[in-house]
Amino acid sequence: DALARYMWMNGYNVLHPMGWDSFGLPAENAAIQNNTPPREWTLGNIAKMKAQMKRLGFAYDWSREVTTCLPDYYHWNQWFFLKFYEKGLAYRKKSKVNWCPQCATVLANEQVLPNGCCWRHEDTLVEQRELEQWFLRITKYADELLRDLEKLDGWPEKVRTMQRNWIGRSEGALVDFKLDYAEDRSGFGPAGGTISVFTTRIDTIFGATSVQLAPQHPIVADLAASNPDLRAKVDQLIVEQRKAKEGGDIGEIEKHGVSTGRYAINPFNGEKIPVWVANYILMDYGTGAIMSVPAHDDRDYEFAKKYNLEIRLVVLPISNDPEETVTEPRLPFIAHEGMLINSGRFSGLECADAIKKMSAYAEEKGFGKPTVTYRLKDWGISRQRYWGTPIPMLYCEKDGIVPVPEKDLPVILPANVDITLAGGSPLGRVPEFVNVTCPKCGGPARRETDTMDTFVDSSWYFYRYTDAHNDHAPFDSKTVEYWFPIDQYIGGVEHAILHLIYSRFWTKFMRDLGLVTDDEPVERLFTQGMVIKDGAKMSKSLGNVVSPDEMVARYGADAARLYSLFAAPPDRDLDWQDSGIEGIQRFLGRVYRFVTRNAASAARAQAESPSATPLSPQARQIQRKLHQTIKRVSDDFQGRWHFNTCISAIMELVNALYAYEESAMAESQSTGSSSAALLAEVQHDLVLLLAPFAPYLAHELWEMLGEKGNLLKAAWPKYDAALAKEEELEIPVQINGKLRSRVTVPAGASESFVLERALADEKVRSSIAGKQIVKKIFVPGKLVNIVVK
RNA sequence: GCCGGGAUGGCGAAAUUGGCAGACGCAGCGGACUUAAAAUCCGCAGGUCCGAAAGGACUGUGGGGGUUCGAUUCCCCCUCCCGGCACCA
Repeated sequence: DALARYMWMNGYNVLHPMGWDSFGLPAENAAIQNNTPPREWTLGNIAKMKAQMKRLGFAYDWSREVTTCLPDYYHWNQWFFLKFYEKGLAYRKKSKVNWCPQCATVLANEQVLPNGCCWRHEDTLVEQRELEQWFLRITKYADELLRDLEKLDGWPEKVRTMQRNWIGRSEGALVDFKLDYAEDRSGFGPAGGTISVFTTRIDTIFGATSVQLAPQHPIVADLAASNPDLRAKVDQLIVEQRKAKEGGDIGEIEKHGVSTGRYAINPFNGEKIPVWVANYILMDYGTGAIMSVPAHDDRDYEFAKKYNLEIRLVVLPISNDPEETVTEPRLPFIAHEGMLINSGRFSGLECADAIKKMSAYAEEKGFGKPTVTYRLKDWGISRQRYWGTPIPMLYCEKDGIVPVPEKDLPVILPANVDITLAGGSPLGRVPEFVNVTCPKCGGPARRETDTMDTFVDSSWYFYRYTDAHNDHAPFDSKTVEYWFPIDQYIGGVEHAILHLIYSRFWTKFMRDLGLVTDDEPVERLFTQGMVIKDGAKMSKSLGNVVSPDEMVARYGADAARLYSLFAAPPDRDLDWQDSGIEGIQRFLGRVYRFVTRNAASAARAQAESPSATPLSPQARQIQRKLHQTIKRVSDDFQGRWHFNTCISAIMELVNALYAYEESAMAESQSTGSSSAALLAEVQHDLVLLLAPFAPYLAHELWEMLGEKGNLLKAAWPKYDAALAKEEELEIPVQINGKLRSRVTVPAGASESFVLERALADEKVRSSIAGKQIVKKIFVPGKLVNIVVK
């Protein structure tokens, strides 16, 4: 808000909106707990929070307010969903999904914590369930999402790295290993007789001495179907893997495996190698199957040592010294800088070259191909909960999946629904919602009863701010063109992956629809720190919250605003201390008292014509301080946003003004007309400098100074470099780098002048007495250092 | 293990390009005002040591080393804290 106010005062047209991301599980759960319908509960909270925001003096443009849980907004979620479906980017798939038993709904991968627990229930383990789900094909944009991170140089490196890791692009190859009984498939299930393996090191394939499958791999199920003993052992591996995920240290799982007793054929050399099942192979990465090359991978090495599998060297290090060849490198030898041996026709190639040639060869022969895998998965958006956007799809016995026609949007979320956690989607229990006629055949159809993930709501809301009341489109593209991309987005790091990757995806999709011209929605991103109180993040769940109402009641809105900016720079966490805000309150009192007791004389001085009398040295000093302060505050708004030091600077100015008043009184100087005019200027500029931070006080004082009109339209004070310049400087004098004295010289004094003064200084003379001057260092305006021996 | 960020008085912090470490504020101490208190105003204040005091000496930005006339700032090594990722094949 301070920044927006500053920009306004500098003549910019600022879009400074606020809205309510108000669908979702937390709201629904709270509503259930409070035995209130979610809509009522949510709108009630919005009203409360809006009042709090207004009380805090946020200059939001409420005419642009967006509320995602109201039909005029979620209408367009549904519209976008139809567009995704039209373009083949929304699809329905039966799949294993993350299921939180507490939320009683599916979670996106992004909503499962690294320890396998729910993001909302940090001690509830997420289960896997097979369900029909709607997915958005975010993976279509995986490469672009990754590539365009390079363009986002206004984003913190940290966020870009997190997104890069999340997308997790990995170049490699798929290679098919046929099971040795592939010719005779009798008795084997639908998975067939081929194991497709993903590897980034196809160059080491001649060193593969086993194939390792994830315990959940479909072929394992086939093999174990007729083998209860194997089934039991595999189940044990699954349990171990679950436990490790639960403990959050899958990386440190003790490797276990079991041989299936079967063999697979390495297509490169026709060799039969054993097929194992291992607890360290993850079904949700790559193909859930690997070729194990113990000599060139440390995990495979560890496993092979444990189970006594063959370790075969196929890459030798390339030595810097051509005379020397290392024939027995320390195992496992993982580096890519090597040369192939024991690899048939590929022996002698360097690794990088071999990777290209061997994957091309596999493709040519039809048993593999170069491929890229991603950690990023398609976005599952179905939620079996009530409080969300209804998915605008119908199921007709005759026509199958039928989208709701655009003209029938929005599909309104029915009110008065019995929400319980049991029995699947609550909407499924509302017959008048579920039972519809198929728009294609006129026969009976059922509505989709799942709702959309809330992250859908937040993926494009910022575009809606430009045109919040449009009822025939999500927004007008021309209007968007004027405002977008967003110059400055501000939010917590907790949005680094989820929200900010979905938003980027949505923007790229809207671009491909021709709705927007942006590749990226946000030009500059600023990640704020959190508010810490009593050593913990301030949060509703921990109960260490200072409510804004309480704050405003006790200290006033301005003090609360100023303190939250003063306590730490905004990119750092902020340690909330009640005693700190009291100090700010005192400061505001000092400002108020100063301006009020001088307001009358200032007004008078303004009315009179300024006299030509030169300013007293003290008054000149105040003038200088004022201009220095204007510079410091302005610079920070344009640069680092370290508002804590801006506020310090204003405090210093006020302290100087108090000292000036006192000295003027002590010397019983009658304030001449030029001094009075200066005072008037100082008061005006002081009020303007405070306006972005403390708008209430600033407006009050602004009127007291006889000014009229909105402070947001008042011009930000200009600083005058000539007036800000010091006339005299105190230059520190160091001897051998240690401070020994200071000399006062006119600003811009020459080297010889300053050195002469320094060497004439009493303390300096005694310090260097009897020593030899080796070197004299003069940094203009900064210091003098005399090196002696 | 990998990738970010961080460590400065009793506390929140500042030092923007290698140039006076601790601005500003909190808490503290002293003084003024007051019958008194609150509020307000003024002043002191990194640590250790010397000195009655004025003042002075040494030391000090997580630890160790280096570059430099000079390092909170640059380089190397290490410790701890916070966040993210992690048998990703």
